[in-house]
Amino acid sequence: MTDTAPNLDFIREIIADDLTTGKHSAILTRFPPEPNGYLHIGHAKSICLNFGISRENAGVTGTRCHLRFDDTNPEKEESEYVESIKTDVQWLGFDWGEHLYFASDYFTFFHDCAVHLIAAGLAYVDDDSAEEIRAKRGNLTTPGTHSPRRERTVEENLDLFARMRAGEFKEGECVLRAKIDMASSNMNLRDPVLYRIMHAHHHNTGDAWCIYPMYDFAHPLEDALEHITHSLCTLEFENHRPLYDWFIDHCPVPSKPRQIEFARLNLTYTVMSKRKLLQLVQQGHVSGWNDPRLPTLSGLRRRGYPAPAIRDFCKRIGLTKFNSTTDVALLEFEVRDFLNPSSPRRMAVLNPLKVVLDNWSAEPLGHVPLANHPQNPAAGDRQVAISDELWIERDDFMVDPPKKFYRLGPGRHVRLRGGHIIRHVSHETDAAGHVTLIHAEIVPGTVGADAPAGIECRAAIHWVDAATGMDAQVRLYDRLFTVADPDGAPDGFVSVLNPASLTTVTAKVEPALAQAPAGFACQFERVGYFIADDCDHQPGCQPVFNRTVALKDSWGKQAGR
RNA sequence: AGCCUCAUAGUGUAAUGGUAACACCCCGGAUUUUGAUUCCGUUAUUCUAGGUUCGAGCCCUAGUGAGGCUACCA
Repeated sequence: MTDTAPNLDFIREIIADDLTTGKHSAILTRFPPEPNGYLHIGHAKSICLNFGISRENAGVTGTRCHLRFDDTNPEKEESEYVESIKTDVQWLGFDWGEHLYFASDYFTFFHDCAVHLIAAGLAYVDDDSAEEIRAKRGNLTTPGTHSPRRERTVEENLDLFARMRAGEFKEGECVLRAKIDMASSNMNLRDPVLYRIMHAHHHNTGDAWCIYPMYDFAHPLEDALEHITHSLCTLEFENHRPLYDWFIDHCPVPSKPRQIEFARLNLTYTVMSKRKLLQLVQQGHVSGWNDPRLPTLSGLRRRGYPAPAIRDFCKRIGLTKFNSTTDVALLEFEVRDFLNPSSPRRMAVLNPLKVVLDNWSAEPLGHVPLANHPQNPAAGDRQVAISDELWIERDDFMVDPPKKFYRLGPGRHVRLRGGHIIRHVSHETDAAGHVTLIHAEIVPGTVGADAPAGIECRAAIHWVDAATGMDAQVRLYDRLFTVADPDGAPDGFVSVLNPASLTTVTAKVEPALAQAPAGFACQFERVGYFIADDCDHQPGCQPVFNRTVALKDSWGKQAGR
């Protein structure tokens, strides 16, 4: 896409202001994933935002973007996820440099801040159970009631908290809570839990801790400690901002970050919830987090989606506080837009029908040159073998062609792409009436030349030489991803994935396509192009753009599907 | 029910009190040895009602609708 973005979104506007007014001399942002799953296209929006802001202000000394793992819940987090997240952020094209952090590296600091709050009379140890705490929190319209432990002395709380940390209590026996306002209309301010006891092994800190901080407490402290200036998060944290600010105001932190919320990405036909994606993986409905049907970055990568196209997409969708659902067609457009100018073309036949050229001896050629890219002569030509027996697409021949069908039919002419114009002579059918073979004749002198006067030929079709063409596994995709929301599938995920959205067929392809690197597979998208499986992992394996397009409804059913 | 946030073509976003625009999608046309690409074109937009103002998509009030909040998740 063009880089002309004349208007700043509301966040970039705030940042520009903070820079011009001198509020900040440098901009520090961060991408803070919890390592509890793989990154998906929704995370790409946040990554492109945070790292993008850093990149856009690269001229401002000190501006940078941190990658920080928000790993405060050992029950959900794994090192495998840490590694995949690093891989995906890099693949997307961003670099955190030296600034890789773990919230778990700050556990001592969080602890000290908690002690500070206790000492200031702003936090207390509560023995209430989770159920009691919930019950006493009140509800949306009625205020909560105070825990009997709310007025414990500072000394008592200090002692209790030390014993919590020392492991003297079992999980759930007590928690540390902030003393704020049990009558607040904002539920987050009704004495939120700061620390809970978890005798769990942490992927980073091992068994060093048995108390773990809650997100609301840890996150502002993490931001402040790293001198983050703008803490960008999604809309569901809006109601948490007063609490975020409360911790910043009452803890001994070295800076004052500002939380700003934006709407998360929703895509049509796409399951984006990490919880649901995890379920799809764990229940074996997909082959893994990088299943090409998934909207994970690793799935998209495997599917052949180029990282720049995803970045362009993130730029294109804008940034607001409005809960919207972006049409997945916009993503597909960016992919095509990126692939089209550079991807070399190849021919392939998915559903083969044999054509015998009866008068081949009239102009027998060994091979014909085909341009690798129709608009880019610099991409060069390749020699494609041709002979008197070819495969063409079954959909490219119709016994009784409707109006506006310009391909092969009884007595009709059609162009073999890069080769001759041929004319249908006859065809054979089996007992069921299915066409099994076509006899045709070449029109001599039409390779690289226009159709002679009197011959109507409006289309050029893909073909593969039967003698030298090769079989290749081709992935057939319908559209993107999953096709329904799991919530709409009471019986689990069975109906979530359209089985037809990922099928493998053996296609006839020209040797130049079959000779792609090992591990290569072709994908046939609804919009009509091949892209290479894992092409970003394999040097020399380039996306191969475009077979025939999906044929229009105007004359019949869409080809491919 | 209370509090917070949001509302601009079908979709996603611009317009910073001064002529409502761009992209995608859809549809139509031209070119085309990929029914692709490219090019041109059509349709369609400020949630409602008041108010402020010479002038309101923008400011104010009320209503309507949507999302969020009652984890020892993030």
